Amino acid sequence: MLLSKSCVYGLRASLYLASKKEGEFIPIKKMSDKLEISFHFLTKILQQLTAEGILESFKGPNGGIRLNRPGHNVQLMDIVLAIDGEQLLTECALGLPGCGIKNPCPLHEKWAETRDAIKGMLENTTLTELVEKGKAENLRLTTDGGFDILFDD
Amino acid sequence: MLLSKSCVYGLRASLYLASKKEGEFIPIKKMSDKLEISFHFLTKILQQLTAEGILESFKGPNGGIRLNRPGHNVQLMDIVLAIDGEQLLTECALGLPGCGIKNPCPLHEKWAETRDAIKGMLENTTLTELVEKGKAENLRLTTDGGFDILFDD
DNA sequence: CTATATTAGGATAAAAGAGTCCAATAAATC
DNA sequence: GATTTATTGGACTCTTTTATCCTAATATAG
Ligand code: SF4
Ligand code: SF4
Repeated sequence: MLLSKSCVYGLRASLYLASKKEGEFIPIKKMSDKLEISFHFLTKILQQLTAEGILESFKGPNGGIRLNRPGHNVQLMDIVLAIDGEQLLTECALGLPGCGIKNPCPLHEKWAETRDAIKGMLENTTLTELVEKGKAENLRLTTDGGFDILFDD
Repeated sequence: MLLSKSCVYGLRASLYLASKKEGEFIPIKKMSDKLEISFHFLTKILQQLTAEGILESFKGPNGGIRLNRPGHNVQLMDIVLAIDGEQLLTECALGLPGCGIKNPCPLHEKWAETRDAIKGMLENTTLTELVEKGKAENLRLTTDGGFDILFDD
């Protein structure tokens, strides 16, 4: 698997937040309901993203979670790095430790190209971009529902 | 992680076999020593590849494992499919079940491109190709040693 | 100040992945 | 045919990932 399940959930949650009015705090409970993710598990993931400064949280009534900066300023890569770490950028097809250009394996060159493609995609894609696309075409963010289900309260 | 550890070991082992004289059976013990992979674990992985018809085994003295067809006829993808299954080709960034063009998420298009890049790389690379490159440049297939350590008995 | 809503965080449990061990089977050689 | 070399395949353990549960801390509203 390319991304851990936590990371995937983190991306979904971030997209959801980015689809909301800027500055609004969304309770985790509501997010977990909408996104069909276990509340407690999602809580942990959001804690990580909060700790990394990508999200901001607020306790108490009317509290919840929101993006800490505008969605067009958050790359998918930010979220992947916060949750899965650098794994994706440093590990490799043959899994030899200390990989790099100095002491490569025969797959190194080809793999590096592929890895760069993944990296580039994640770096060049922002939350807002995907949200706009999702809204325009009513794409899905959950198993069944279209993008619009995120908005009925 | 993109590929499971089993898959990575399977690739290393297959490359090793492809570097050997065609038709020669190599005992698993020797392979596990050379490649620094647990004998018992490697055994299980090779069993999978044998079951899939990629490798061929022979019991008893002078027995071992060898490629079932010429190395230039084995794509990396064959090995990945045999061990990790279709995961890589069917799963996705947002992990929504039943992914596809019919009911996509906002990431689908970008992700499909990236996935195709990975797929293409694995499909367009053969064992022989990597072995030749490895031999020519004495690249590594283990943590420390160059490609040549595979040949001292 | 009290009741309520909500996140924070630790402890624990279940599931999957990675790795080990051993007895059974098959082939070769003497 | 007995002995040795190897693979086969099942059972088991260890570790990491995924998921659940419970208590504490914090903020709001009345
Ligand atoms: S492709 Fe590069 S990073 Fe991957 S195992 Fe080979 S040398 Fe290491
Ligand atoms: S990108 Fe495509 S395959 Fe991946 S979750 Fe979205 S719809 Fe599914």
